[in-house]
Amino acid sequence: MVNFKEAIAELIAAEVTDLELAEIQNMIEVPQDSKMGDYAFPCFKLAKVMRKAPPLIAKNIAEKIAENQMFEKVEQVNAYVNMFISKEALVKDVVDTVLAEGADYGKTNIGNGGNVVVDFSSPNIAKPFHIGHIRSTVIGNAICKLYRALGYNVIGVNHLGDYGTQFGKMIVAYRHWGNREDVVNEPIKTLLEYYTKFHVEAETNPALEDEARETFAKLEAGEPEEKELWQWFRDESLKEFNRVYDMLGITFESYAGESFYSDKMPAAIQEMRDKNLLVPSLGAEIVELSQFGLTDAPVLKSDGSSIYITRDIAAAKYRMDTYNFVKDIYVVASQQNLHFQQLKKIIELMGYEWCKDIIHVPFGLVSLEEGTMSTRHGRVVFLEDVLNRAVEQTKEIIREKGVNTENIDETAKIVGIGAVVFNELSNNRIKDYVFSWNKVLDFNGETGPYVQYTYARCASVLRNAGEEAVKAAQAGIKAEYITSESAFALAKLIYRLPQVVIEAADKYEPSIVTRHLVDIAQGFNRFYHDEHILVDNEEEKTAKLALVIAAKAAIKNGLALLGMEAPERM
RNA sequence: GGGCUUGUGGCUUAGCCAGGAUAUAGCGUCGGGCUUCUAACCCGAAUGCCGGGGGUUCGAAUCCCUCCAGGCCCGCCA
Repeated sequence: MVNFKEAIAELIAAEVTDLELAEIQNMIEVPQDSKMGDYAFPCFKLAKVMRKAPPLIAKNIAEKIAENQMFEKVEQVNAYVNMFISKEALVKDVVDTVLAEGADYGKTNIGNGGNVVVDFSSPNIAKPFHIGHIRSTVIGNAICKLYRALGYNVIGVNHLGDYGTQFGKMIVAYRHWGNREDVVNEPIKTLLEYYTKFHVEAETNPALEDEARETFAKLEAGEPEEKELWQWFRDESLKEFNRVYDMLGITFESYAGESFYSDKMPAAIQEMRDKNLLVPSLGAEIVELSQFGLTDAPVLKSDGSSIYITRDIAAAKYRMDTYNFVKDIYVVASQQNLHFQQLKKIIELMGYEWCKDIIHVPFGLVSLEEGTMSTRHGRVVFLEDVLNRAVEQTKEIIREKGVNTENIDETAKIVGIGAVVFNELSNNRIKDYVFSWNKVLDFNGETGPYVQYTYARCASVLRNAGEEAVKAAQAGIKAEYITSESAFALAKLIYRLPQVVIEAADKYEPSIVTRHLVDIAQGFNRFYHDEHILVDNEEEKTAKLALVIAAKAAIKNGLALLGMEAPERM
């Protein structure tokens, strides 16, 4: 496709020699109101260098570039050069490109096969997979897909929280009050009960805490009894997690969690020691970071056992050795900002220049209307329940509408789960939010079902048009029939998708894609409402169908980047 | 106390990084649109001192300073 911004920048650069090409391209903007053009160039900044009034400069530029075939019209309005791209040229360019590229539309190859590690989801074993986990899981999955679309080789890592004192607690609780049968029947629920009971009992019996630490130390030392229990808890928990991952259609390239690094930590610790980074402090060993504006990081407990930052150091080294990554992305809550700053700094102090490629992608907190989520206090909403309820509600809606009851299970799954995923990816990830059943189960307005519905509408039009007509559209069109205001607006939105994908990946912000999909869907629905597509005039119908095919492909590809499917009927 | 972060119509929210023309949308409210391709849709109306104050600039929601309010984090949890 033609890069209009670039082409315009070149045209203007020929007239304005005082500025660099890149700077000019940066100044070109897309007006909020399309009545002011498809692109605009403000001339205020040029006033100083050119020593002329901005409107005069704008007038000059407008006159000079107006003849270019790319434009339908170029106007000077005050200090602005407002440019209107030839509708026919743009629409044809977009439609031809999307129809040719199909499922690849939106992809680029700027990654050139480089390895990107994405550490995401990473739940704690033996704890419930609750609504808070949706953030890392769904955002991380989308970031994986975005980077793949940019031509990177992505390694999705589920860095399971399968190690640490918590397992000491779990094992202690199981030994005191546990029952094998309960664990087998309902692993997470039962293990959570043990964990909760442990904390209740520990309040009156502090010796339990010591027992738990001791038990974890045994586990880390490889004692068979502890190890067996740990393995069992881990296996049972993973079974439950995989149910949720299956529903969400999420897979990982690696499940190397914290325990995976237990035998890799001694080398990392030794290396830090050799590099004189470890300092004894209150019985423990720390890395001093106060001179860098950070707080000191303890990396070894007084009993010699490891802490999570120790494991993260070993993990980062392992990933570099194994994958030679260009980026090592951690999709982890903003609560851990300090932790990742410390991690980066320690890697830097160890002398590794790739510390700059360690990227923490933070996100805000999810709370409940009753307050902060707390597994210990049983104040928790399970992700699986949310997904199931969304699917159930979708089924009810489909039954009410009486459409497509044949594949109701399949459709309800795509739409219900899509609604939850889309909702999660709608806002800037850094913001905190309060989980609300009403909001996730609202399927009107800027929602997943809205976008999917638009997709189904596209599919429906194409079905009604028949295979012959669709084939004709794919063979070539007369673009003059799709230059109406709403058709052109839709084409422009589809045109922007590849740039939107790049921007979203660049900022690790899937919501940029989500928002754009809503825009495309709105654009399509306006077009659909304003114009009759299946008209008698064959050439007109063919051109309009081509635009429908393009919109449908853009929506499908965009949803795929968010980890969502698109139903042909709903 | 220190650090990070958020604050935009009744509610949710885009724009802030790379400053520009009447501040983006959705929900809700009010009004309108199905004998035409799926009404989970579309159109219209009302609603904003963009947290407060100062500064930089021809121009500030956007940059700088400061204050206020919320959230998170500050050595052996993750």
